[in-house]
Amino acid sequence: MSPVQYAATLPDKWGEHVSKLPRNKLYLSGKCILYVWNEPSGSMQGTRNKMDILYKAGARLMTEYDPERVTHIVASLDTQKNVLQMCGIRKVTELPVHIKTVTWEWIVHQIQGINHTEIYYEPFISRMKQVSQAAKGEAAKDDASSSAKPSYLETSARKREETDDEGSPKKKAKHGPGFQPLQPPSLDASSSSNFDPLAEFYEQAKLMDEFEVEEDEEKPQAVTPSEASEGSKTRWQCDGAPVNSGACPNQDIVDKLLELREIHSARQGSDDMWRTFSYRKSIANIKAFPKRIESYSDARSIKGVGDKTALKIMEIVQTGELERLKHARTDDIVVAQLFQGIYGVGPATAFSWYSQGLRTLEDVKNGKNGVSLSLVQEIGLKFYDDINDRMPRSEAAEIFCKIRQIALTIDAKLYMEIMGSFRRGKATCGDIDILLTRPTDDGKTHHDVMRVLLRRLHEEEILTYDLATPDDLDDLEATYRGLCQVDTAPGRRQRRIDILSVPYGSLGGALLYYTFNRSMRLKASHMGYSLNQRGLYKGVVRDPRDRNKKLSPGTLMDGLSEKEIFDILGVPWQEPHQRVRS
DNA sequence: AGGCCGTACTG
DNA sequence: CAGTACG
DNA sequence: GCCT
Repeated sequence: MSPVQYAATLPDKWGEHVSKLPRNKLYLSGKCILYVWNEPSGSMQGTRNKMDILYKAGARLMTEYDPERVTHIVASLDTQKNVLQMCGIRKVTELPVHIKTVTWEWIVHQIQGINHTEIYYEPFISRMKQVSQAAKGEAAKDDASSSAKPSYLETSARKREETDDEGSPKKKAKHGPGFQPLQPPSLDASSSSNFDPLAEFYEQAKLMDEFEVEEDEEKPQAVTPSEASEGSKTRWQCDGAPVNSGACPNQDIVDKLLELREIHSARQGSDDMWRTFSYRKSIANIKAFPKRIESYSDARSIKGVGDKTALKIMEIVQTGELERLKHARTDDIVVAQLFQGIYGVGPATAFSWYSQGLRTLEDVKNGKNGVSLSLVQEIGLKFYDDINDRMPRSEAAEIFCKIRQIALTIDAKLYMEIMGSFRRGKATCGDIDILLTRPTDDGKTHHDVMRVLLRRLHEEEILTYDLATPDDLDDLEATYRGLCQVDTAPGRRQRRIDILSVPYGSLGGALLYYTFNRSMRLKASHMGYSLNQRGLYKGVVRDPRDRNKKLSPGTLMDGLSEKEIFDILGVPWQEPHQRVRS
């Protein structure tokens, strides 16, 4: 069955289901989406899954290009040819501006309910320029009229459509005979179904939240007592074991323990360091505990919770308070926490300053009692709030787009990806995290790109302050940390940015490492592999008495894709933001 | 009693 | 080398 | 802090 034929079966297959969904779950309602597939006939399961998802999210799934109706085209660089073919055009820039080309990633984010600008998901650089210029031109006039618009790009694109200036391919609709868009079933806002096929998206999103705050190790176990005995095999979080959903029944406990953890982490000394580490683990597992903790043994059944923590939990359960917290938040701790908000200041520096009599950021700024700051700390202090605040996702996207454009003028074959919380679909980002590499099939590398790029970005005043520059700028693997700004207006907020380059063969490993990471690394290590930012190593030999000691580092399996690493580790494939399992 | 993630940059 | 940051 |  061809994709087009398959698409025709969707109403029968899902129509009833979709009609029962509440309106607010139809994330793509009103959008007419042309999905461009790119799969050798035979393996079109991926295409079908994606069509299912689009349809179930309320989209009108188009199977042919109709410039009057299509609002979005889901495409990628790989499918560019197919796009041109399906639309009967020669260049993607011939597409009318009001039709947005987006990657599959964008769809996933819509379904996760994350609102963001579309431009980052623009797969075609030439269109990206078109659209971003259009957006900029209109943004100024736009303020008053736009209130609850999805994104400024959407707004401007619509306006642009009215005054349609440039030669958009004329609407000689090239419908084949019998063509018609697939209509989603009519909505019934009042009814809702129990079974939400998109639930997994939420679960995944939540799961990533856990990662953000915390979490490693095996899947938090000790689920319900009944379930606890069955299955002797270890379950790994990355295997996609079901995750506790809904509100946490032990939130009060978690909050109190979090406070305690913050206190320990503000202190200096290795004792507190490990205590902090320990709290991390136990708190993550308590969060995942499915029912209210009622007894000491309940508490002890949770992994990472020992005698001490269990007693604290009991105190909280019984009295609602934790006596310890009242005495622990002493002056030195509070001040140390304040000081550690300065980038480059950790426990040691913070307490050293405290013991020298400093108490406020003013004291620090004035160099009271002769304390001096490192260059990095100077910057950290100057932009204390900027660095600690998060930025809206759209701003991260905007900065990334600018940087990508500049980078591509240095070398058009560069591969760049924005990582970190952005890639995981968060609505706000603590920093911008850019991965950079370049395919080597033509014998070239990105060895000199970092040097040139950093210079250009400084010239453009996108990069403003360096926090750490790579030891060797010509190395294929290099890390840059600094501050950047979205434009040069005075008083513009400074944002944290990291740019790191990796050898092309490490791309898969790096992508994984910077998004998924912890639990998968652990699984790797138990399977006799080792996973770090360079990739997957096989043949790792560990001391049988002490698993932590590596006797042999193993050999790097170079050039694996993300997918291949998943396969080797036996982890079901999940798209970058952890979602569609296919 | 001793491990608890591994790596890179600063000074 | 210790301290710090980060995923 | 917890775990082995």
